[in-house]
Amino acid sequence: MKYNHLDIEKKWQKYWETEKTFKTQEFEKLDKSKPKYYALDMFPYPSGEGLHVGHPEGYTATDIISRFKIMKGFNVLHPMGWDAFGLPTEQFALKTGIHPKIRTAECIAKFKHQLKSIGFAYDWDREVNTSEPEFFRWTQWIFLKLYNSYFDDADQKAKPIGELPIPEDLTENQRIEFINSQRLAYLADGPVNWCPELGTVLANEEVAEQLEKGFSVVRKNMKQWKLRITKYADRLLEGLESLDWPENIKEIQRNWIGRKTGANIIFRIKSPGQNTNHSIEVFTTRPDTIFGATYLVLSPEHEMVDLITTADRKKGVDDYKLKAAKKSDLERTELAKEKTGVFTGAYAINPANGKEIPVMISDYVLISYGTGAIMSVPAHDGRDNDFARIFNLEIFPVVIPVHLKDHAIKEIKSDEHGELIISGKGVSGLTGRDDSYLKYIENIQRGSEYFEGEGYCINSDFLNGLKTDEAIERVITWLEANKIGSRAINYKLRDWLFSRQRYWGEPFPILHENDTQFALSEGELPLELPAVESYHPTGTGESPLAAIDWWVNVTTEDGRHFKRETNTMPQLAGSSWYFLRYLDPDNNKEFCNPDIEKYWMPVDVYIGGSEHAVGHLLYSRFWMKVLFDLGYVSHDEPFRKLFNQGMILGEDGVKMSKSRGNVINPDEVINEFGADSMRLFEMFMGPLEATKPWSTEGIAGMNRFLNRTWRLIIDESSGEIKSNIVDRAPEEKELKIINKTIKKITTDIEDGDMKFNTSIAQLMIFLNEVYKYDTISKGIIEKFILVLAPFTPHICEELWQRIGHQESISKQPWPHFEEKYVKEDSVVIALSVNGKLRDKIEVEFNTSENELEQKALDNEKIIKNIMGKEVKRIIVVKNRMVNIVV
RNA sequence: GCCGAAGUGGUGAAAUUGGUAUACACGCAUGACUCAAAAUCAUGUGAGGGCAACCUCGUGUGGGUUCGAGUCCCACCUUCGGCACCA
Repeated sequence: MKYNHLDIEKKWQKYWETEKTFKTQEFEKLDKSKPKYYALDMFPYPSGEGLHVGHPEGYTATDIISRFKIMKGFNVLHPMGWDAFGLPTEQFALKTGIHPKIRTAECIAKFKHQLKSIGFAYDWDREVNTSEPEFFRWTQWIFLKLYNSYFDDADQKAKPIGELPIPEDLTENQRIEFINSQRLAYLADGPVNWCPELGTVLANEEVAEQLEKGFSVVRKNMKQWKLRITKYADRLLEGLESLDWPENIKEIQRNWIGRKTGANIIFRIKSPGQNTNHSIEVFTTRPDTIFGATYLVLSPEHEMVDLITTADRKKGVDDYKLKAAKKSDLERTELAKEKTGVFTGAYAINPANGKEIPVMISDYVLISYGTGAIMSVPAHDGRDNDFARIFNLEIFPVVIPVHLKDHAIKEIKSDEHGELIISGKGVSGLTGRDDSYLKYIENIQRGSEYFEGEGYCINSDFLNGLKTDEAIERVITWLEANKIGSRAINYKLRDWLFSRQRYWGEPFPILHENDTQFALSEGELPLELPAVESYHPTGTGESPLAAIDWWVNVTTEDGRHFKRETNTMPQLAGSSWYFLRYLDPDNNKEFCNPDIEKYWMPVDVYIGGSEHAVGHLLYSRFWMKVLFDLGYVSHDEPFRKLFNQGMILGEDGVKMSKSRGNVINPDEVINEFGADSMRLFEMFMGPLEATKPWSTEGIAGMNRFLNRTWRLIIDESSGEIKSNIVDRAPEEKELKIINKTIKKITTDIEDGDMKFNTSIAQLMIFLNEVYKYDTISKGIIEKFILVLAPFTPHICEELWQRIGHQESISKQPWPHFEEKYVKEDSVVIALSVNGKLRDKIEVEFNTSENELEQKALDNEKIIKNIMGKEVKRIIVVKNRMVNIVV
């Protein structure tokens, strides 16, 4: 009976399925005295291509942990489902005429079959599918909660819209408008990313992906649904602190949120020939440089542009605006080789020094950030510097680096440059006598240098001599006292663009009556998609749903006419909460029972790719916080520990792709070597987070290891247990190697570093060791099979059964290790002279320092090396080494 | 340009966190079994020198700290991620 992975794997997969081995008990039946463990995989989008070898990498890691935790006596939740709404399926439908629903079902069947063939311990009874009405009913329900809530700034939390304090003396229309302006889900008119090829708008984080695929994205003004995630910016930022997430993902989220503190400053406008009552507000993170602001720049879209532009400049400004509007975002940002802009003819008054400074417009200033206008400080900002040099605008230095402080003082004494540092804390006496300060000033004024760092203020009147952080505080106080500005915070984060002009997504539970919106009641959910013949975009920028008259038009009994919202929700809607549905998948009264949520959440380990850093992972955190505020869940962070698996490259060391022909198909790998070999190899390749190339020779090695394991235990001619596996008490050497192995694997899984490569190495060391023995204790072999089982469950079930057990190995308790067997009783001591290794000796564990020193000095090779030299010092480290310094 | 991570044999990678560098595996070489091959088993395998015991060098490069550095500090080089007119 040779090791036949095909038969064994099929047999046990069938067993697990029919016995429901990995079913997690319903909440009522759950033994709550046991600790819980929720191991979650990022659920896949079921594409037509099926799994690639990258998918099972993270899945195998969570599977090992889950199986380990089950054996450790935890209640384990380890579910799987489908992120089933999405563009590729709809694109496929357009091409082939196959309904997305049918296509999705096919793809899911394929994925599910593949996942089962790898032997994952999922509880398939909890499978979810975001495109099924019973699931998206609750996605729509959460949308209604967002729509019917507002964010209370004072309490920093969401509350039901009914609690919104409404200003008195509003007309009915104003009242509705006010309420709408506070909803967490709202309709907004504005520029969005429009993809003509797909016929839909895209969220900011989706743009790069589609551009990579060769599609174009242009800016277009459209009325779209948005979610007010920006209200949660601070909480999303602070929440990161408590999470056990990779530092780089936290950093990406911090950057994406992009919280910046500074000040808004008001500049009065003086526009020749125009009414001069205008003023413009700018945002800056460096209000301390206000004396260096030598011009203002407005975004071309800024509402003040037309009001301040002088007659003689009107044509130039209009031309520029038109050009800027036509440019795509790509042209405006990525190809920003040379800055462009025009003068409006207007001047602003720098409130700090009263100077008149020109007002320019340029598309390097974004309308969507801050106030859409900036004060330019070309001496201390690279972008402003570029622009100033092109347009020959004044550059005026107002900050010096710390190292020039003392030189600046020298210049005051020589009285050449006038208004420099004369006060400030900690100013010390003169030091150098060189002209590095003068050179700095000259370089700045020439434009050949700019300085963005922090330092000390110069040329800045009441700020002179202050350090940057002190100056910022001082100037904000001054601005606020004079009512020309205030402290301000800005975020890069934008509200989440939440609608798509596509068919294959969740319909919005919203009716329109002219310009007024009405939400469906919860009882009317789910609002299902109409079955249609054609999914072709309408070409008008509307969703295909807009063409389905019978679905769109709704007339109520009292004769009112409504139109349904025809946009659908984005793919990231369903994935923002799916991990909650696994907890209570059949509940038709709530999206999840609160007691069940309280027990299972948060997710204890969440494994997936780092490409979801700012999309899925940010939106899930956002929705969780909203549900928390409204009292539907008891945790406000969903994922306690996050881990990103690395990419698996092709055998040639580059990214797998069809065009390169280096794609490895897991079905073929499983067929040839077995699921156990594949699981083992994917974990043996290296640490989980590392990017590493596939190797067919490598997986053959894993198969060899499993064959060796099989032959150690099973007599290949009879299929019985080999006669040298003996039912006897274990020997000392057996106890040592097995305890060491159990300890290594236990700690490797529990420490959360996901370095299973070293666990597998230890299993191999064990096997190599016991292969030397004439007979092996059966008890020792059983423990070995138990600790191997989470990695290669099929072969272990088979061996476990053949060794004489009835019950599945998956439910056996995890073996304990005893520290006394793990400790070595003799250690090898390194003997060195001047740090160079000269000999090694074996001594008893815990041999005293004195004895070690004596042994070293008696050692032949050491004597040879220190002969004729003076021994200066001897360093002895117990159980490690002796170093003799001569 | 800015931020982050990493550079160790022919290859994937280990290294108890400052104490024997290269565990484990792949590959390769030699041998055993075989008519032969595959499979399997055994032995060897960082580089250089020497018949040998042994010696010298060696963790991207150059410095430093230390009795002792893959590990700590400084500078540089390279690679991979992320951000990139966000004022």
